[in-house]
Amino acid sequence: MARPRKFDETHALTAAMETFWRRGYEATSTRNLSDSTGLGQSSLYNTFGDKRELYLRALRHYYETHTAEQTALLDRPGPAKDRLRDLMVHAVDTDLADPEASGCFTINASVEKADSDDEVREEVRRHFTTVERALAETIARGQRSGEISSERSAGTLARQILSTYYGLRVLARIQKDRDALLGIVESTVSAL
Amino acid sequence: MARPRKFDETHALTAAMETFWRRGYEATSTRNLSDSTGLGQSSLYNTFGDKRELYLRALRHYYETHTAEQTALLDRPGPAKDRLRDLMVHAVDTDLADPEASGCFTINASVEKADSDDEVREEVRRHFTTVERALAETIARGQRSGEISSERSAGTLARQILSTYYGLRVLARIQKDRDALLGIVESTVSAL
DNA sequence: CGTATTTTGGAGCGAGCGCACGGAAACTCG
DNA sequence: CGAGTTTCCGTGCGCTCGCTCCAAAATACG
Repeated sequence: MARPRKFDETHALTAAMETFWRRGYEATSTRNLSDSTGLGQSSLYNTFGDKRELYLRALRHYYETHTAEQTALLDRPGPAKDRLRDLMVHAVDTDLADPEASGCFTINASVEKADSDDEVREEVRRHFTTVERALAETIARGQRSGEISSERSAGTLARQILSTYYGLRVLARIQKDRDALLGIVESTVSAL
Repeated sequence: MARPRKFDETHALTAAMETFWRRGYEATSTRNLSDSTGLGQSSLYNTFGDKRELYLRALRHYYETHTAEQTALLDRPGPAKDRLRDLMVHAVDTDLADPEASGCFTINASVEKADSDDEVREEVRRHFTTVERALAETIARGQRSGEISSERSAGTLARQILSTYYGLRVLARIQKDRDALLGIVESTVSAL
């Protein structure tokens, strides 16, 4: 009934997400987005709305892919501590392997835009809450099996791990010594 | 021998620091800096060089004031765990009391600009290293007094606390529940 | 095949960006 | 008090920003 699109929306969204992730919101121009997605300006605006809306879409796309990948690591079978260690070691290796050192998009968004944009803040909160809940479930499972002490509540421990985990991802931006980062992971896991 | 300045350089630098801290590098325009410092554009450029140099000056000024304040909290007398708790509780209360929710300038800089600017990265590294070293000294003191187990090295524990501490400051941008944040602090301190 | 509908690419809009410049102003010192 | 020096303020340059618009292109349908 009309001229068909010659691009795949998900591919374009993924490209835009990577650009925002790597460069941040303010440092990314609509020309940058046009280049990385391969779409013309008019196609970008026609498909995704303005720059801010595309950023929100990108953040939600990150949730569905990368945040989901993180919780998937926790949901796998096996000892709870192994699952927690996997999550953190995976983050360390991902961050160190990235030549652009983009870190975690959620954290980046939380630092750059969550203060000034309510919708970004709510989206970031959703990411944080999802990871925290997955951590709490994993820890509760470890407590039921006796692997983890029940002295502190699963909720408190989950928030503690979440905090260490996010701190780790901030540190990994500067500290490239893998052994030092893995030392943090081991120390954290073994303290449970 | 010439016309004297009618502004105080440190005051201007403090104002510029607060603006960069609150808004980030990219979102801050030279007009914003002119407004917040009260200096005209030419005075700004004459005194501090260009925008990037002023940002670096602002980051160094943060080191001399706020990073120094953090390590000062650790250097005070008293039980090591109390010092560590003070540091983190102070950060929580500072972050929650700030209506702008600016967080920690060092972390903000590390997320927004450390990847793309070598000098920013080195400056951020200096902040991280200073806090880590102060943490290690405090922990070593606690280990000598028997207050903290010597099972893990002071260096490893310092990095673990650093990680949790920075994660806490990221979480505090979204999570405004003081009790939840203090729960993380207590759980972290008591696990030592 | 003609018409309606949507997408595409590119030119370009007003605004704001970082930064530079030049003359007036405010001091010190001979 | 005049000469020399530095700071101050306003203007504006060249550029890029986010975004819009329009005609050409590509399909579906009668």
